Amino acid sequence: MDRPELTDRQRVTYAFIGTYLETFQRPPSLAEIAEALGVRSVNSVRKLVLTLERKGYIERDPGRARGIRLTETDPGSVNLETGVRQLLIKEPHPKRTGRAAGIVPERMQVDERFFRGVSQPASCFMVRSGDHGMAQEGIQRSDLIVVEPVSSPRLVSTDLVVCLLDGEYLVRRYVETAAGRRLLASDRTYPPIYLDSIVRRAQIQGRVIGVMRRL
Amino acid sequence: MDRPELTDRQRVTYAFIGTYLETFQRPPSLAEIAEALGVRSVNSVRKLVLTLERKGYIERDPGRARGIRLTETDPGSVNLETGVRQLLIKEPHPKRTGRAAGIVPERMQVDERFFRGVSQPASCFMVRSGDHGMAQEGIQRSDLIVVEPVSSPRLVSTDLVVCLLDGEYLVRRYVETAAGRRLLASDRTYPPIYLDSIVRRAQIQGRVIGVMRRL
DNA sequence: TATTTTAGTGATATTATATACACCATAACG
DNA sequence: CGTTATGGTGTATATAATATCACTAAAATA
Repeated sequence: MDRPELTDRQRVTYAFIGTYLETFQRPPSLAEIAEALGVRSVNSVRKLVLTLERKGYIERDPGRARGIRLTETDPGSVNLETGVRQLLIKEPHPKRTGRAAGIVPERMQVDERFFRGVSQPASCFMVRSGDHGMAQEGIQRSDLIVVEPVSSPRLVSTDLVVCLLDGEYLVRRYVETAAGRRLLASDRTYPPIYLDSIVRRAQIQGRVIGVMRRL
Repeated sequence: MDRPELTDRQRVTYAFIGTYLETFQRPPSLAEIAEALGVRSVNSVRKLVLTLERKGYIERDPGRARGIRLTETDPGSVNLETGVRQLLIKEPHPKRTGRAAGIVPERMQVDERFFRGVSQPASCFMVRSGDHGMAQEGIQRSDLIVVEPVSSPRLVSTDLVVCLLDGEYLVRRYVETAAGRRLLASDRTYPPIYLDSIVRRAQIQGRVIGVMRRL
């Protein structure tokens, strides 16, 4: 599901289509996009839109008025009426109870706009932060972390990530230098986690999309 | 939320609009509804649609292609007993590189009389003012702004509008002259937003219905 | 019963929207 | 360097879609 990168102009166009859809419950016309972009030529917009289609960000219905739809929507998990997405809250240790015991996995409703720009919104999930390692960045133990599954080779340095270590989900900052790859807490009393170490037991879960805390 | 009863024909029409919206992410045209109902006259469909609007099941954007939206029964619904309407407080979308601002979708109860004379009360929503640009008009940063969604070509000069600019909702006055169309702050130290400029990224969200401030 | 509402046909006008084509400028690329 | 992709202007045209009118008939309603 890797889609080609967008230029700035294409990204603005794509974003506008999304926000317009949300506000007006219908796709924008080419003229409306042109107006939003501040250009006088609908043909310019048309080419942008055709490019967005070619790159897989939207789908078109040629000849139809407002014949644009977003491709990244998955009708299963999104409630179009309320605009929320239901996320599973993953538990670190498989409980002996589990689903076999008839325990319903905990879920949480998250505003769909939370996932704008996320490439795999449908596979996002939540975990609870296991420590205070990122307290300086406003993430505390038992905070709900929204995670986009991203495998470690695709991570970028300074990404905020979630790893599973010793039965706890931990939020850390991913740092890649010549010395190697490691996960750093903002609170330096927490030891770094060396990903290249032979004895590493940390498993990258993905990138942090958001944080929620119920007080 | 008590709406007048629908005839069988109206109910089928309303149901089709809903399922079409879900499937295609856009409203159906009159001709498409006609085809679904098995009638040859779009005028018949038009009258059905006008009736659905009159009865409060849908809202229209006259003259616009596919200018139909469902009245939001959850967020914008009126509790007739208490006489209040529940509005969604929209948060600006988190920027691709920026941090997420809003987490849980906030809602606020607004007296129904607040919407007297508003043509699309069910689609109204709220945002927080992002700056003090309209301080002279009594609108400050973080004030709650009640917005009626109106697309930019339908605006009238001197309308008070809300736009989305650089991830902030801003209240401005819409002015249209021979020189062009722009959004003006009451505080002239805030630069005008030129809607016809190529470099503008402002997106019109709608017309300001009201302001609320919690101290 | 008389009247209004609903549902429909069909034709036409008007606008909204998409498409097509010629052309220009600049950035990106091999 | 030439070539391609991008982003843009403008005009023209086809079509998609809405709006409006005149007319009919059955069903609901006063």
